[in-house]
Amino acid sequence: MRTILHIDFNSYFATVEQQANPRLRGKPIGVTGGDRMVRTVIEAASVEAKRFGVKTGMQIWQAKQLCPQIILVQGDCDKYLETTKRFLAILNSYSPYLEVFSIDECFLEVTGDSGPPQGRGTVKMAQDIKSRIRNEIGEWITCSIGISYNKLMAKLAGSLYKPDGLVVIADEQAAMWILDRIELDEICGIGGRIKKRLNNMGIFNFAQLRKVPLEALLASFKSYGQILYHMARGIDESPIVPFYEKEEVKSIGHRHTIDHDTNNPEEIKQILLKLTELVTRRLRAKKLVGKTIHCWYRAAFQMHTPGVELNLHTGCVFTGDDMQATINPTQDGLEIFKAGWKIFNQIWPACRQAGIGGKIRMIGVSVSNLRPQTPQNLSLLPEMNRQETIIKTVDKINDKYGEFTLQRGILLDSSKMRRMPNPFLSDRRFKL
DNA sequence: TCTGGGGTCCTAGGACCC
DNA sequence: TCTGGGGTCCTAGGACCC
Repeated sequence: MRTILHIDFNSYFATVEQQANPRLRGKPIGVTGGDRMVRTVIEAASVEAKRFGVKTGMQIWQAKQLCPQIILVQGDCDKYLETTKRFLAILNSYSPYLEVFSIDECFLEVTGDSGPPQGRGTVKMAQDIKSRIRNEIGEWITCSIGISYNKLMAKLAGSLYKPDGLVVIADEQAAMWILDRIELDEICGIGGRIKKRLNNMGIFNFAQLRKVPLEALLASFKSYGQILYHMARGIDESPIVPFYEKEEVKSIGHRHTIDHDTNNPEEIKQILLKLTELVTRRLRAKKLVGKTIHCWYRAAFQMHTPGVELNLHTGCVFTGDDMQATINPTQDGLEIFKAGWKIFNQIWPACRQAGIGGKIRMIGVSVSNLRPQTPQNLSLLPEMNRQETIIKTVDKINDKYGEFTLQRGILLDSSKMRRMPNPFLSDRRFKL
């Protein structure tokens, strides 16, 4: 039997802020994304704020309504990333089989080292990890640890008791007992859509799901039916993928919600250009080129008017459109921008016809079909060579002095997106 | 009062090449 | 004349995760 730990940091961004600033400790705080508190959401709430019902993803005004005294703190991703590297180093000292799942979550396989999941050795190890994190990272940084015989059940165990929990699901018998007492969407892999589809089939819990023959699940969910069949039985054979074996990224993208709806092509153009700059900075840092460009937008919301059909799911008439195109492999922002802009202008007319004046609220661009940069991707012509020298120099300066210290002329007078993310923070590939 | 931003995987039809 | 079949790429869409 395998022994796997799932380590999940509670209210991560919020506790890191409380650790850094004693005045925030014991108080309801909410970490936010944007700087202007417009169109931004709560990215993390402290336990104190959660008691008032404040949740991740909630809008600022909703959070304030539930908890008027909430202290809003603007997120600082650099700080969280640094903390993550520190706790990963601690976990890595217990086993090399460490899989980074997100900035605040990971799996650690210790099969054989500490005995079975419910063994004293394993529980002792988990307690030891918790105390080292408290001592070495900070007393306010707590994590919940789930221990089980596979990743799926370890993750479920970790979610059962928060904060600072330690739960063991020892074997399949225990797994069945737990599964029969939770909601379908409490397990990783079943979201709102799948839950609803299962409900429509008359399945409301795992006991009922277990009664459905595999063939029926396959017929309804294709290959995902097999996964659902296994989930209901607590089966998951997926391996731990250690950080040093993680494949390279498959796509790199950025999107941005503009703080007001706009149909001004110049404004949209500037934002798109800025996003492609962020994307290509990351491409170049990884020495990758990409050939599939994907561009999409989200249309402005529109109030329901008689005679116009309302999309019940999103509550808006028209959500937007997206499209992709293939170009020669590149890492040049201008090339990617050109492709993205071309796509945008192909899909935008649909928005103009939707009766909202062509206003959009969000635009995004991503590059996929990535491959390593090779000499062939580099220039053959002196002019291209010069262009690359410029790009490299600009990257170096921006590495040193911050994003957009040097930028394309067209971006200079743009007041949009004052606060842009550090493009490297979104990478899940950590190097220890 | 009105919904952020970063990803992954899967499916499926059609085009194209050999 | 007319046609087989395998493999890969492209495009679009849907679902999920944190």
